[in-house]
Amino acid sequence: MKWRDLRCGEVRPDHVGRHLALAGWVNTRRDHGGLVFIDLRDRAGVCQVVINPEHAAEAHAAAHEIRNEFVLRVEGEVVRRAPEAVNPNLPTGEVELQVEQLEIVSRCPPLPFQLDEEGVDETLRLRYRWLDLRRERLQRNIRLRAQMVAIIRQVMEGAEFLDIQTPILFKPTPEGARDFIVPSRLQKGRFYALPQSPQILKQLLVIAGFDRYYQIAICFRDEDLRADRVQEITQLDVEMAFPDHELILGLMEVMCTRVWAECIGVELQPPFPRMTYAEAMLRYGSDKPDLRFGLEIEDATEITRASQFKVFAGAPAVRYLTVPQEFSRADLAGLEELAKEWGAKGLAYLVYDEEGEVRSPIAKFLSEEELAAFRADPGSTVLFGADEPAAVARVLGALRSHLGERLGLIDESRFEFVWITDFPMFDWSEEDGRWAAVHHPFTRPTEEWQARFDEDPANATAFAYDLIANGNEIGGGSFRIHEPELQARVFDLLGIDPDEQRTRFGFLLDALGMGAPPHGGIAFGIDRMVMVLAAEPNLRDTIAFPKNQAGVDPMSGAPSDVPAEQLDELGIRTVVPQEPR
RNA sequence: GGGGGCGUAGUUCAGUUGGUUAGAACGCCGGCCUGUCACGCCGGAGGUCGCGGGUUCGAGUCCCGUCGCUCCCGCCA
Repeated sequence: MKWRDLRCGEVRPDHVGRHLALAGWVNTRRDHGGLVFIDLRDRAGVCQVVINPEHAAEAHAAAHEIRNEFVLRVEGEVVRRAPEAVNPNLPTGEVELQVEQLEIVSRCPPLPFQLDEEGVDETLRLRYRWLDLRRERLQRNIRLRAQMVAIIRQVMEGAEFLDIQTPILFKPTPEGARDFIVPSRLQKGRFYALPQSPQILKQLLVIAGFDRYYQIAICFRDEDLRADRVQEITQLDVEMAFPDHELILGLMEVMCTRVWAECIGVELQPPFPRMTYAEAMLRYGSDKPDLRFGLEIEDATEITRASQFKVFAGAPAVRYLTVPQEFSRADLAGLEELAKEWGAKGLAYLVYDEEGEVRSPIAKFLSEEELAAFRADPGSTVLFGADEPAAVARVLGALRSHLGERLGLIDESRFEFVWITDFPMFDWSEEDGRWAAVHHPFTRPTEEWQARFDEDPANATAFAYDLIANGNEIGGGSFRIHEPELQARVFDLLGIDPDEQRTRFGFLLDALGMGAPPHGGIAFGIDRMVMVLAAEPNLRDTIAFPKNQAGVDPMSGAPSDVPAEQLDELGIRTVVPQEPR
C-alpha cells in the first residue's frame, strides 16, 4: 500500500477531481456530529478533510474517536470548496478532501501542553521535544537551518573548498574555554578533549596541501549557558592557503546573501560595510554594533579638557549619547544603576524639556561653549561617560543597546551586516596577570606590528575580522602565523614557556617548520546565523535537541550517572556522591 | 561564583490589607449539532498553591530555608 500520494500542504486546485491518499497528523478536529472536519497536517502544511456520513458511513463512525495528533491515512476525492466555504488564510483553502476511506494509523493521548500555545515552560517543552518540534515555529527554524547548510555547502563546493572531517576526540586546549574531557579506557588515566574548534587541525590540513578546506563542524565549550550560548555549537569552518582577504570576505558575503535571499527572500547588499575595531568602539561602544539604529556615541574629550566640571576635565575620555527622550528622574536613576553595573562611577546627564530648558545637576559647571556643543532638541537627554576610553565605550555601548531596544529604535525588519576589522592582538588579563589572545594564539599580527607587537602588546593589531549581523557576531576569522619563530614569539608573550610550547603545540610548531604556506580562514556560527535569520531570541529554538541552561537534557536525562564498573574500567572515582535524580 | 524574575488545575495565567468552598481561558470527559476552519451550544471532572520549617485563631498571600526553571553579570581564545 502506498501511504500517500502527496503531502497535505501540497494539495492544490489542479488536483480537483483526483482520487488521492493523504497521511498526516490531526492538527484540529471540528466534529459537527454529522459532518466532521479534520485539518490534517504534515511538513508542508495543513489540508482540510471532510468526513460526510453520506459519502463514507464507516469512516464517519470511526471519526468520533479521532483526537489531536492522531496519525491518519485518508483516501478520497479532492473537491473544490463552495465559494463561501473557501478559507483564504490557508494555502490549501480552495480545496478539501472528501473522505471515502479512513484509517487511524496511530493514536495519541491528551498532550502535556498545547502546540498552539506560546510561553510554555521550557523544561516541559524539552521533555517532550518531539511534540514541541511539531510546532510551526520550530518546524520553520529547523527547516531554515537545513536549507542554510545546503546553500553553504553549494557555495563552498562551488569555490573548490574540500569538505574534510577532523576528530571529535582530540587534545585539551590550553587557552580559551573549559574543555569537555573524555576518559580513555585504553590509556587509563588519560583524557581526550572535545574540540572547541578544529583550529589547529584545519591549519594542518592546509599545511598538508589541501589549499581550500571547509567543514560543518561541531564545537564544544564547557561554559555557562545563555539565551544565545550553548555548549555544543555547529560552525562552518573555513581555511585556505595563500589566502586572499577579499576572496574570503567576498565568498562569505556571497554565502550570506544567498542564504538570506533563498531562505527568507531578503536581498542583502554586498559588499558589506567595514569598520575597524577602534571605530566601532568609539562610535558604538561595542565590537559587535547593531547598525539597525543610530544613537551613535559622540566624543567630547577635547571640548571638556578644560572643563570646570572636574569629572570631565580629569577623564582620559569623555563621550556622550544624545537620546531622543526626555527622561524623568526615576528613569535616570535606573539608567545610572545600569551604568554602574557596567562599571561606571556615575551617570552625568543633561535633560532638555519640551521648552528646550536644560535640567541637570552638572549644567552649572559647564561653560557656554560646552553647553552649546551638547545642545540637543527639546525633549531629549544627553548621557555622559567619563573614564578610561575602554570603560566609557563599555558603559555607553551597553546604554546604547539597552536604549535602542527600550525606546523601540530598532527596525526589526532590517538586516544590517558589518565587518569589524583590525582587532587588538592581546588583552591584559587582570585575573591571570598576563596577556591573553583576543582571537586565538595563532592569529597573525598586522604587517606593521609583526616586528614589534611584543614591545607594545596593548596596541598591537591583529589580522582578524568578525562579521556582525544585527549586533550578533555570526562569523570571525583571521590570517594565521605560518612562521615557527613568529609563533614562538607570540607564545612567549602569552607566557607559555618553551617547554610548554613543546608539550602543547610541538606538532604545530613542527608543522610550521616543514613548509607551511601562508594561510587564513574564518568560522561562522550556524546556530547564531539561524537565530538572526529567523529573528529567534533564543538559540535553543534553532537546535532540534538542545540542553537547558543547566546543561541538562530533560528528555534523556543526560548527563547521567554511569555504573560503577564503567568507572572502574576507566580508572575513575567520583568525588561527588552519585544520587538518583 | 554573583544578581534579577518566576514557580497556583494537563497548559497559560488571575488570586485585593492574611479570612467562608482557590477562579478564568484553553485542554480533557459526557451530550447535542451537515459547512466548520480558534466551529458552536449544554453539562462535568480536574488543585500536596514547588518542597520544608516558622509567625498567626487562620497562610496561596507574611518570614526563614531549600529545590527547580529562566534572564543577566562573571566566564565564553
